Amino acid sequence: MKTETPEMVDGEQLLAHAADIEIASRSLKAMSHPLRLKILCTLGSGEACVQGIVDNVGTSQSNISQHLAILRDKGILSSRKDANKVYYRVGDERTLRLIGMMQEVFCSTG
Amino acid sequence: MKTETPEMVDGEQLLAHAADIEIASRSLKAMSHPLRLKILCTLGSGEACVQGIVDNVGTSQSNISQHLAILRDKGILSSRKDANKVYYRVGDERTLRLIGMMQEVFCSTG
DNA sequence: TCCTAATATTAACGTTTGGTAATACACTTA
DNA sequence: TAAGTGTATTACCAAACGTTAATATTAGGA
Repeated sequence: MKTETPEMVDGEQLLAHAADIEIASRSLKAMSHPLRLKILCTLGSGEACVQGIVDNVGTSQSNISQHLAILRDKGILSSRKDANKVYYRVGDERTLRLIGMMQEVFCSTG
Repeated sequence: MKTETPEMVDGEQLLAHAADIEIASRSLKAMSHPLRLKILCTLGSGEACVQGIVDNVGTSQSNISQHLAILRDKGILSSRKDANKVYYRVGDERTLRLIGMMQEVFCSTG
């Protein structure tokens, strides 16, 4: 009555390997918050300091800083410090490609 | 000392419009759960009945059904009923494109 | 050193999410 | 109609998430 043995199921499919699924969903989750997505779009392939991001995205400094931490901790953003400012950029190549793709898919101007 | 006037900021950027940001983040969120992503990858551009998805993805029928409902309610999946089975497919063109893109970006086999 | 700007961290709290288990509903066949 | 698949829904609970407000940290200039 069974259709397949569970261990044998995922032969060849999109994102077949469990590891790929995990990694992909982690990245998607990181991008799936409106503020974080806006941060990523603000950065694009360039960089910006925290205050610049705050001005652009429009919420409190504390809130932005926490979202930046999430993106940084997941390896999506990297940062450098110059004097007393911290500059963030999209340090993950895959995410950078995803952002471009998202634009193609979701922006009318695409 | 200000960097920009808040209202003038988001002139021309990636995903510039707030509406685009909202739509995109909603879709990303729907895809960002490992099981849901696996469901989407299982479907690919084809269709499958609930039991087939359960076998393929590997969790309880109840759990799958709930995730299917989430994807359906967000307009990502559509379904048709044949006899007492329900067949799901990716009914949203944008999501379909995203899945392909995800594969390119995250799959070693891409 | 004291003051200020820039950024990060923490605590507290309400909200949302996700899973399990049980049950309901729909359709088919005998 | 009774029994048996296939699918959806509900209730409950724990865990994760997100915001605010307050505070800490780090660096630069007077």
